[in-house]
Amino acid sequence: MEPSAPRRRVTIVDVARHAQVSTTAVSKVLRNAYGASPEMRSKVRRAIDELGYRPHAGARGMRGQTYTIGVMLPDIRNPFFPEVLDGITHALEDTEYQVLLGPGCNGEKAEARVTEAMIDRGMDALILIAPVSRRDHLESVAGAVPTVVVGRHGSSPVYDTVVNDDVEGACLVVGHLVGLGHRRIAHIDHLETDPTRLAEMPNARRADGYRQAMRAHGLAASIDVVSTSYTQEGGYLGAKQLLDRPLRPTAVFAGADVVAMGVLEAVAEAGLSVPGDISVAGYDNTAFAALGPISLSSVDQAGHEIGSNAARLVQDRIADRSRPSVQVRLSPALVPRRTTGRPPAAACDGSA
Amino acid sequence: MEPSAPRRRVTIVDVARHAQVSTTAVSKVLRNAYGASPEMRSKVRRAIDELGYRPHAGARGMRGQTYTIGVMLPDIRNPFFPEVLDGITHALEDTEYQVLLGPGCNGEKAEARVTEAMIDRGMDALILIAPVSRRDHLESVAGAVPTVVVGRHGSSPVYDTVVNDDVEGACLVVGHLVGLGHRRIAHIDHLETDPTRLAEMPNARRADGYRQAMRAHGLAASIDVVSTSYTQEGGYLGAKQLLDRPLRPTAVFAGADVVAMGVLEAVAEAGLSVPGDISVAGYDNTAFAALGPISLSSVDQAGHEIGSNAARLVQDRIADRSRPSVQVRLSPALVPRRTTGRPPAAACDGSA
DNA sequence: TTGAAAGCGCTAACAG
DNA sequence: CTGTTAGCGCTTTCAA
Repeated sequence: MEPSAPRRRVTIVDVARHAQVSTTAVSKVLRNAYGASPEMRSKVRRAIDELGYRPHAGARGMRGQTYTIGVMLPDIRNPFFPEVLDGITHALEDTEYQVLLGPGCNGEKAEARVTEAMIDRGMDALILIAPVSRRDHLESVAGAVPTVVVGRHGSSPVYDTVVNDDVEGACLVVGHLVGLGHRRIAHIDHLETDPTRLAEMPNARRADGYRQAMRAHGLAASIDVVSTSYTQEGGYLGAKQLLDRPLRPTAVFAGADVVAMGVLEAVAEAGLSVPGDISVAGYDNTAFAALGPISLSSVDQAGHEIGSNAARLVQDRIADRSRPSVQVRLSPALVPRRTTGRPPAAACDGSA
Repeated sequence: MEPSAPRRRVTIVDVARHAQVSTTAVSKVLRNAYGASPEMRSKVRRAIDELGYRPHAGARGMRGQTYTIGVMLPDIRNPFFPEVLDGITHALEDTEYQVLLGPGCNGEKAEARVTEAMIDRGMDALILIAPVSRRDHLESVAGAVPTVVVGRHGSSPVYDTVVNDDVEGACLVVGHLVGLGHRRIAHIDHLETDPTRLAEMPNARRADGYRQAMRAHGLAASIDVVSTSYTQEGGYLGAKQLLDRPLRPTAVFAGADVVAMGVLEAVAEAGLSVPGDISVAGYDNTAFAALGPISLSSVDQAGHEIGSNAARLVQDRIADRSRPSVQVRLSPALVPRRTTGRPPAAACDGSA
């Protein structure tokens, strides 16, 4: 037995014939549109069930909608994104919409390819998660199809946004560390040069929040930011630099959990203990932060909420494309764990 | 400025008019089809560039292909899948095909929804990664669209498969532990009751491999399998049981890295050290297994190869639907790290 | 080699 | 409330 010739799909014409009605009638029932009597509806529904009919989304898309929402993720490996995705799919699972994901894209070119592919496939709306593309590209996408941008600050009249308050999150971390008695608190940031991104990307906001909080606590003189990248390696390299300082920081606030992992690696390599010799905090509260052997203090962004908000906004905008754009900002929460503690006694006079 | 009325898309008609040719000619150029002179081709290509034309995949799908390949992932959180996905997208990135992912599906119902959605959207082929659906559903999917099933043993005439040799992988782990001097080696499996899945799912094969290897090393009497689930919690609960044994195992082979994480958690909680008191090995060689503070011994499945093979098979089958089905099996490799070591001296007489 | 014309499956506009 | 008709943007005959 070899793969049989693909049997012809059941179409709306088959259903119409089987139910003894017009294709228009079937179409109306499919879309719950106005203008079909109850008995007509039930007759059509029965035919649909009997024939096992499912509409062809591509064909629907030629005139109306495809009932498909595209979600673009920058990096599948970042364990924060699944949370957001769950929030989206969960909010959409009782609707007719189907979510499809673009595969991990690194960089503007890959993002452009994926967004274009989604537009070309007639998706009804797009949710872009932490895109790195320039603002004008995002706006051109939003011009073609209803778009919600997640995890990027700065608003646009053409797309809606959902963000986490990264400044507040950073303040929470600094406050927590100061409360434990730390004064020499360093921060590892993702190096950013592009001016728009510097204003809109979460990493820049976290660094800002760090600086603000340090000043607010009277620690302006101790501000110490190392810019590497939001990767494990970036954390490792950043920590190396910090550990070489003549006056070593007693705490490191890594801009992301992955970064914190790299920091922990470097700290272990230097023969120092956490949090005995140095405290480490991350951001994102990813699944592995909670893992027993790691137990990383972090900041929870409520990824699920972010996702469900994005799903709501996207549906609202499909319903009314000319509605003014909406910005949703969610508050993060500190999740203290075992990598943060009181600074070593000897360090207390550091800034005294 | 509110979202402007979406400007009309450039269509093949616009291109044809601009290049002063027929739409048929444009279509031929798009598909590199036979029957267009070089000068015609260049004329059309120029028009395409000048107008920024991109074909509408949905419309193409009505007669021909959509140039879209659907990939279904069971669980986005499992860090093994991104590897496979990378292999797929990398192999496909220089082709006209675009990869779209179905969101994480747990269970047969969610899988059915996603596969149907992909078929309804006219995808040219599907790659199903570690699906849990019953065999007949997989075959019905494969009957509708070219399909490659990844990570599931057992062959079918209607779909191609790519698997890792899970039996061999399990043998590698047991051999490694035996070589270090372990005899009481326990295994944590994913509980499986469905008979097809018991024969086809990787977890069952790993458990089989474990048993085979134990017997081959003359350790049949020490075979000890706990069945929980392939999650961190499953590992935690399984380890709890194992640590309560009157004669505690000196090594635990967890069926997956996530499971091993749960084991490490339980072991830490019990105040035992790894590998001093107990060795732990995982399977999948996921990114966090390599993390410094964890450094988990594991088995590498060459996810990237698996993905590129799947991509190749899928293209071959699009080209020839009636070709006999192909099974690809790849060999795993052991990656020893710091969670496995010699058993504690006191335990050596355990089986003497 | 070229292009006119007929659909693919569906929805929108309109007439009965 | 119902059905007829004309497309959506593309590919595929098939004639020229």
